[in-house]
Amino acid sequence: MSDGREQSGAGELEAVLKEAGLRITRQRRTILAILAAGGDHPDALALYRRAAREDPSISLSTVYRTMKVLEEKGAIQRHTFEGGPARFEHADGQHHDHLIDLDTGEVVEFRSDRIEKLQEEIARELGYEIVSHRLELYGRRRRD
Amino acid sequence: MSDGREQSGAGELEAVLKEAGLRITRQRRTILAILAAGGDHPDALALYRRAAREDPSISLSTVYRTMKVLEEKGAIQRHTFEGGPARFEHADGQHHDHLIDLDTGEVVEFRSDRIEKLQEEIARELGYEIVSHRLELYGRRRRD
DNA sequence: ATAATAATGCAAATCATTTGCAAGAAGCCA
DNA sequence: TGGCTTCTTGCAAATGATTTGCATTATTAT
Ligand SMILES: [Mn+2]
Ligand SMILES: [Mn+2]
Ligand SMILES: [Zn+2]
Ligand SMILES: [Zn+2]
Repeated sequence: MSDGREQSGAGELEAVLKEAGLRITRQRRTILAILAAGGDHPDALALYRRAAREDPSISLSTVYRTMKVLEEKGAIQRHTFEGGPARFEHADGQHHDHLIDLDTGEVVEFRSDRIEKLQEEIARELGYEIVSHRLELYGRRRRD
Repeated sequence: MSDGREQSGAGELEAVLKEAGLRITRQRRTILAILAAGGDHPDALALYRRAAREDPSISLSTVYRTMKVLEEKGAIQRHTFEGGPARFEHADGQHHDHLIDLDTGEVVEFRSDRIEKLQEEIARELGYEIVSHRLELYGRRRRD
């Protein structure tokens, strides 16, 4: 069944916690499920609101704490697009960058191996090794 | 003397203010001079400290306010590298992107026409027109 | 079950940045 | 130069996002 590029769900996120020796609490389970189901890039508050619908006892602090621990374990990705608060996404698929629609706020994902390669080249020329990078395009739909 | 790519100084920044109908105050003059002389990417506090040496009466609020107005006029560039507070730089030269040394915090500038072109291409393919972008490489010096 | 320990909710604390407001300059014209 | 109008400033208080201390609750291994 597995084709090597699976769409991991909440189960995989739970496994990450378990392997790290962390506890799987009701609130974490809820947050992870939302994160895995989402497919979008919600900020802490949005995540909190969605989680609260499932479990009204959840707190915003827990959302933040959970994001922090998952980020440390590499299970999620944190983005800080211009202006707004941090936004998160389940880090399952392959790496990609983002284009933000300035009019609608919509986040479009894309990936360019050529750009990835060029970045490596540039870093090497400068005598560096890339640990991470951030590429964000801000634009508007062109009407033509 | 001018070769079309001049290293504009504080004078040019003052011109920006004047043309925008804004007043040239002692504190603004001080901040602009520092920004033009710097060549680096100081944050508001660093800017404030340097300015305070010239004019002890200056306030951090004024630094922030000045950065905001200069940014609106396109005279400076504001960067928000991972983690830290916003950092500023005089926007005279041509566009460039940054590589941040994770060990030293040093900011290295670079520019790649190929990457710039690729970004345009990608945006076009997605049906967008780029208004601005942000490309940051985070890495460490490779010892070899 | 129970004990040991990690996680939670809440309120208060931080950090960076912004803002209200009264006092102090700048720019402009007489 | 003086006066007037309007813009800026400094200061303190407000914001917004995120973190943290602490007492309480929940998990997990025994
Ligand atoms: Mn994404
Ligand atoms: Mn720069
Ligand atoms: Zn990338
Ligand atoms: Zn660029």
